[in-house]
Amino acid sequence: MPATVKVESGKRPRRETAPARRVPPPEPKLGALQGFIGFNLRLAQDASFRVFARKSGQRDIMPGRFAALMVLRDNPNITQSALGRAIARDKSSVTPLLQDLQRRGLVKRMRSTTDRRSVTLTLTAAGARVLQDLILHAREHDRKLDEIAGPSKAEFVAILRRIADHMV
Amino acid sequence: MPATVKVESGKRPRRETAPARRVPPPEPKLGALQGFIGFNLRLAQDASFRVFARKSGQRDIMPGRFAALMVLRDNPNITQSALGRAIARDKSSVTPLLQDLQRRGLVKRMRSTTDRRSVTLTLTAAGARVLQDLILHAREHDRKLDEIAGPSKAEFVAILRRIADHMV
DNA sequence: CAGAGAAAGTTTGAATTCAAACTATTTGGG
DNA sequence: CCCAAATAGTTTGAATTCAAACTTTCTCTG
Repeated sequence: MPATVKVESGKRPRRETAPARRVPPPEPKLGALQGFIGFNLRLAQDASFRVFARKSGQRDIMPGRFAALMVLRDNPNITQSALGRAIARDKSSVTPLLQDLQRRGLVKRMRSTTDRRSVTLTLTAAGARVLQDLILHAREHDRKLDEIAGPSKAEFVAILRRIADHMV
Repeated sequence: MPATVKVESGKRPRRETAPARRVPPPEPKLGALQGFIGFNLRLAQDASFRVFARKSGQRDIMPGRFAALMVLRDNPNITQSALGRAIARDKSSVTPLLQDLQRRGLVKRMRSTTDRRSVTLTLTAAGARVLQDLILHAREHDRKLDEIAGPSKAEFVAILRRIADHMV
């Protein structure tokens, strides 16, 4: 009896309900979420971050690394804690960040002579060179943001600063 | 800042260089960094996120969870991919996020009847209740942001949206 | 000047996220 | 109709980050 053959191809035994017409599912509505500043803040930061990282991709330096190098350049002999405060990162995040920059030869770390708990940080010549390059990328990146912000840029940045300061 | 001045005091055998006068190290200058929109964007997002998470702390629901629940409420039977697109998260981040929400009983996941690859998501009654509560917190949180933004809020949000959309 | 407490860094553990590789299913072109 | 390519979701690995615990050193009070 060929009865056994009916097994496969005839019908997929697993589908109980009708296949239903192929309707490309509509993209979801964001609804009330769109009105929340916090949500829009995250989307914007995310987009900005991603573009910066992609652009400076060759150098493999993310925005956070760039910020650290900038602070190091403008504050020779700064300590790790102070650096962390400046770029708003926990000290336990600063440690591996600096180990990486040191491994790349961009930063030098020395025990402070006045406080043996602290580490004194300085940009190396190589670090200054890399930073010089990154600044060009950062400026171009920020120019795009400037364009998008338009004439309200000053007020826009002022609000961002107030949020960072007053939200704690 | 020659922190080194030689000194007498006792003789801690380990100290070669002098202790030097105690100068509270000046807080670092942010310098050019302050002018970059991208940097300010990160600080603001960070602050906003942290406050939201702390406020809704009891429920242990971070802003990302809140956004997901909102989209689920407004788009019944949405798929994971569509959700990910809506809240700008990779599908591989959406998987564990939803497993967590399911484990908490806030979301139900079912294989789609029309496309057996997809998962169909719906908010449970418990999920709707929790969301209801979270919305109150989110509104209060955003009210603070509104205050900070002041009368420029509309333009501020418009810029954030343009950044999210046009930076890609 | 001695000891309590603060501060700088490091380590460890957990959370979040992306990207890439993989599985299962569906679609579309020849 | 069939197979190549696309798509949905999961898994895995790496990166980033915070918080808490810990070590070492410093400060300050009594």
